[in-house]
Amino acid sequence: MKLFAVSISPSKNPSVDESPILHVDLDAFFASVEILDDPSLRGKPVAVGGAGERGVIASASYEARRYGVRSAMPSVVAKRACPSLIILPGHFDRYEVYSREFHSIVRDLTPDYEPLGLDEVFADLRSLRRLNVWPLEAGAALRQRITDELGLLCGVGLGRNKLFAKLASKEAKPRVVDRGLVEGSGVFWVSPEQEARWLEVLPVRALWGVGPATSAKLSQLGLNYVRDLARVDEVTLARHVGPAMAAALAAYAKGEDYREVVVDREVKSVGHDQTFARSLVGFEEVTAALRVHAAVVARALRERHLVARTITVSVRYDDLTSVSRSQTLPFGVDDDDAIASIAHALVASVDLSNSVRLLGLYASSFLERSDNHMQLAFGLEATSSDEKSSAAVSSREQQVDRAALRDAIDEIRRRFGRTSLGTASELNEHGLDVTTQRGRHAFGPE
DNA sequence: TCTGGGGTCCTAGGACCC
DNA sequence: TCTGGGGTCCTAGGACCC
Repeated sequence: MKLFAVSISPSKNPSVDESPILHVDLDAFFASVEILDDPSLRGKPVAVGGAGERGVIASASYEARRYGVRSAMPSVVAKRACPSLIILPGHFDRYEVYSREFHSIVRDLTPDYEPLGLDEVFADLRSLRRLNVWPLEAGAALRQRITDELGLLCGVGLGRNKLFAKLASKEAKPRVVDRGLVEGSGVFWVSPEQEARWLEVLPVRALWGVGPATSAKLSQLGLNYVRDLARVDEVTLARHVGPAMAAALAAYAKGEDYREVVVDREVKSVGHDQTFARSLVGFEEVTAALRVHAAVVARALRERHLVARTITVSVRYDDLTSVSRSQTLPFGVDDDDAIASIAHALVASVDLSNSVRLLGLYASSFLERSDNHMQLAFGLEATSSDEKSSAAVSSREQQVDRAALRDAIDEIRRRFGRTSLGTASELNEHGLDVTTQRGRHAFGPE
């Protein structure tokens, strides 16, 4: 186990001010947790993902990577590349347990950290300035604790901003070369003198926010490496990739990155979607699936003590084209029936003559629960000061909720029309006439 | 070979208000 | 009678991240 960093310039040991940002990325996270939970998998090519025809790989062990298996790869392709590949369905409750432990170890170093998904964090070390902390040593100690206490390997990157810290952590990780595994340095940092040379030879695809679509656009402009970005002016760039992307790319090309480490980032949406092994056909199958989605989303909202004003339904057809419908209400919702009713009204305007491979239901524009009560009250001008008992308030809120929701669904129908799908009787029969799990019409037409 | 499920952010157009 | 411009909110779609 290497305790200390190997960097391009190992003679230098940066101060917190020279290298304030740290990035940690756990190695093959999901697959590694599966191996910890079942040691008989150790040394075998293991992946986590969907095993069916439409499954993709979410995480692959290094043994699997040696065969070319990568995350985001369709499982059928992965299986072809590595016939002995063991594809596991994924145990997200377990990953969350490990993730919380991981965050807690980072928190022991500094409370100024920002998670990205379950297996990465950025941390801002500047509050440690007075404690005589040296970033490379702190990074090595962090890595050691993660290994000792969780049994997980990781790469730690340090840099003067998020851009360099993230690139450095990638450099710190093991690499597959010619079916062999080359160990990473574990902790990595590049000195200011080396930064420019390191950055300029990277492909644009290595930059945050540059995916397949943007790199294809840039390639058409003859911009393939970061150094190419430096010689094009931002206005030209903006014409092709938009102003925000152009500004970010121009900054990255100069090694600048103005993104801060954001502690306690607020959640802005929660949702649930599913790609079906067999595509859904027709309104009935779609609304039945939406009811299940609604229960999942509603539970997620209640767990977070949130109510959502905006509900979005998204449909992806077999040809991979997608459409979405959304509606913002003057109040928030967090219960299964309300969300299902809105979703059904929304999907009634979607063309379901083609079969549906993916169905998504998302909630956003959150209010705190207490704010929602105020919205409902003001909306109806119905509260009076002498109704203070919580039972009375609660029952009034439910009344308001139903009435307001009925209005909202009427509005959705007005907006999209009732005849956008099938016949009116079909709509009445299957769409807007919402039967609840409790066996009653909750918000159906009168 | 053919693309998951959890999310975030950006863009463009329209409605509406001042 | 015909009309500006800025700000905000909403909707739909797309790209990207892990």
